[in-house]
Amino acid sequence: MRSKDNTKEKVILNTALAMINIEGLSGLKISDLAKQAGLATGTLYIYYQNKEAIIKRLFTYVVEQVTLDVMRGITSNITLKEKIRIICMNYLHELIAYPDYKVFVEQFLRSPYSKQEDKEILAISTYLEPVIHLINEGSEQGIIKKTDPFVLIELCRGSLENYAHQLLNTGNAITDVEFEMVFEFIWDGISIHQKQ
Amino acid sequence: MRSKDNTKEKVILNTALAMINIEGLSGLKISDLAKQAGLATGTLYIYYQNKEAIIKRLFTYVVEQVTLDVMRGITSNITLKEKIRIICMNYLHELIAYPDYKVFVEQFLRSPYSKQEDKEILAISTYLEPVIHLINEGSEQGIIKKTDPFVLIELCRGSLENYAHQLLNTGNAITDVEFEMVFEFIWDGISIHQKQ
Amino acid sequence: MRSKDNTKEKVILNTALAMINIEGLSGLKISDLAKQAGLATGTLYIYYQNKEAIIKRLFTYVVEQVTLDVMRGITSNITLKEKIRIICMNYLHELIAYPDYKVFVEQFLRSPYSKQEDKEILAISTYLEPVIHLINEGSEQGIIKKTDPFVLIELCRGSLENYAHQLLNTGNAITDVEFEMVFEFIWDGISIHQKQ
Amino acid sequence: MRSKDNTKEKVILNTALAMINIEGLSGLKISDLAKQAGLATGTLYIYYQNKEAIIKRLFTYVVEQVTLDVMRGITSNITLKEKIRIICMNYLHELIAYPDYKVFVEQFLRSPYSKQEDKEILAISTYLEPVIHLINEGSEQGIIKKTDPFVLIELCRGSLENYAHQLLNTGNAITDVEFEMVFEFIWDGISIHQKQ
DNA sequence: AATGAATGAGTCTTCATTCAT
DNA sequence: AATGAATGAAGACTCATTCAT
Repeated sequence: MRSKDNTKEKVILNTALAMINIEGLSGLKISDLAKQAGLATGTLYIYYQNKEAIIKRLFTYVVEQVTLDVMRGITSNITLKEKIRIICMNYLHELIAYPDYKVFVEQFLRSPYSKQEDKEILAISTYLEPVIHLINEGSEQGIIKKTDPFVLIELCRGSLENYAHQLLNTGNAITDVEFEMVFEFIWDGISIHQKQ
Repeated sequence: MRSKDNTKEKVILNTALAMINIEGLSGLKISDLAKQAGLATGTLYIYYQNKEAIIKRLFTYVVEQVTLDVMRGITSNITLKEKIRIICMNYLHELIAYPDYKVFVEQFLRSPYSKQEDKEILAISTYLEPVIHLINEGSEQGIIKKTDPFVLIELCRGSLENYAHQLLNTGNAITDVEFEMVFEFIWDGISIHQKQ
Repeated sequence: MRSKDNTKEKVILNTALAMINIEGLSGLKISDLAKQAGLATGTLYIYYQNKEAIIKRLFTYVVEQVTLDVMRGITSNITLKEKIRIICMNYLHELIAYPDYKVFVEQFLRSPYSKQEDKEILAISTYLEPVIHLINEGSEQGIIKKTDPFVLIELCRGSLENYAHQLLNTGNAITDVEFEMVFEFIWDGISIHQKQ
Repeated sequence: MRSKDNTKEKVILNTALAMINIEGLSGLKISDLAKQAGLATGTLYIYYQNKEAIIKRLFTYVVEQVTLDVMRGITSNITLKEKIRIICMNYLHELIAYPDYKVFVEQFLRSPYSKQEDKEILAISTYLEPVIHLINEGSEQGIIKKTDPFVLIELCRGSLENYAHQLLNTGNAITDVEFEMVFEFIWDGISIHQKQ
């Protein structure tokens, strides 16, 4: 007897992600997903209990990925501003390299699948913890504005996401100069500085 | 003969908007919509050709509303910064007063309904024109950074949207102080100023 | 108060006939019929109880017409063969001038509308009586084969109908020569004669 | 895995045929057809794309059957008259054994389903070719009237069909004597002979 | 484990009929 | 009588899930 093939789970998730990016979450059909993943419909049900399970697993999968990627390259021997610049850069790269992620998460959060407040899903918000920690640190040091760190994060995230969206739409690549401009926008927005 | 009730079209749209906000665009069922709107299923088909027509009309309807509301209160005798503050405030209020709008637009743009590039729909992007004009003006006067105005708008929009999202999530109201902080973030981000 | 407009009934029937000829009996929609007839939907229901009533009335209407037209020109001072030639000619002309009639009757008889053996409708088979009378007369005189006259009539009718169908399909007009050939076919078929 | 059951296609067609004979083509409902065929609604859609596909396939199916059956027993060592007698007999038997065929074809040709001139369907008219060939042969030999063979075929077909209709209506069986009479009618109609 | 045929509940849409004006 | 907007039952079709192989 063959045992459950572990790579198949990943294949299913990645295929689902790609298809949702094209057709939308509501357009995802199990039979299409199976075909696209090179499996039979029934096989999907061996790996996941049902459609809902696939989609919820996809969410945690994506969030795990992003969390890991965003913190890549953060070491202790660099300045706070540098750390935030790296996080922003990482996140921007992530948004551009895997636009499917954002598309999916956005749709997931608006979909009936996320309304049931699964504990597993809620637990995820902890993935922001390292970032929040950084911001609090900055506030204490008088470098970053003293405000609810969640608000600041959302402001930054919004900017980066809409900027990435803009880049993807126009097909332009990120230039160092433009990224510097964006980061300046963000840093100017969150840091304490002297007005002109 | 009962005469064709002109308000019904609006009732249908508003009901649809409210329902999409709760159940998502893909969860919208014509029979539920009819019931909720106090009509028979068949009646919807008197006012709109089919489900797709309702949803597309809803999009233009929402965009029209937002465009109008956002520019409210802009007069010529105030400074550029003031104008942008008002626009931000208007948009923030809009986002909070009608969160359905953003929810719907986001879902619509990801849905199969928006893929067909209807001319009518594309024509809408012109609703940003007055804002772009303002930004260009500011750039020429050396007040606003000299960058693609679309990029700047997206950065600001992202911040406001994520901030509004945050407010809605926590249930907090906007305070003057916090709005001032947000606007400062934005203004600092787009304007030219002396670094600390 | 205006009284029921008698011409409207005819307009409804004729319009229905024309539409059935194009779209088929099953394709007939009351609202289309009303529009085409220049009336409101509701108005049809003043003149006929429901769709079924319209269609059944149409059947008796068509049968009355055909019965009248087919016997036109039959006088007592002509030979039996001549009478039958005229009847054939009349019927052929009818088939070509009003192809709607045959289309409708054929469809009606196959439709759910005719299954309920309405007495009124069954009574119609009497419209063949004069023709049967003629055939019996011919049999007694040793001119026409001694067989069930209904069988003979069906044989002739089938030939004429399929011939008319052929003419309508090709768009050709009846020529005297060809009609003579067809009538010869029929007369040869029903009359007693010497074989070659 | 259950393997795709090839007989199901036939079961669906035959069930459809029987149901159309009773309720008419326009009365055919997919859900009833499925139930009657012992299948779930969805299963029909595995074998046929949609209702239209079922009905069109039914047409080619019926025509294939009739073409085969009508030419059964035709060998080269019999006279022309004998061949035509056999064809007539075969067609008559077909009409009586499978009255559904004629009922369906008649309704199909009047229905919206046949208006789109599918090539596949048009190609079918070739099924008359062997008969036309026979008639032309007879004409050249001076046995059969020199007329458009299509016209002659339609005349004969009309007679046989109306005669079969008569038999089915009365519930009588074909007797040799009566068939001989009918064939005489036809043969007298198409052959060249001496008048009385 | 793997397959994909089979299932049937759930949707959109049509259209005969009714009814307020 | 006339109108046509409103109704809702009925029908075609989809697709998540099950099940026989």
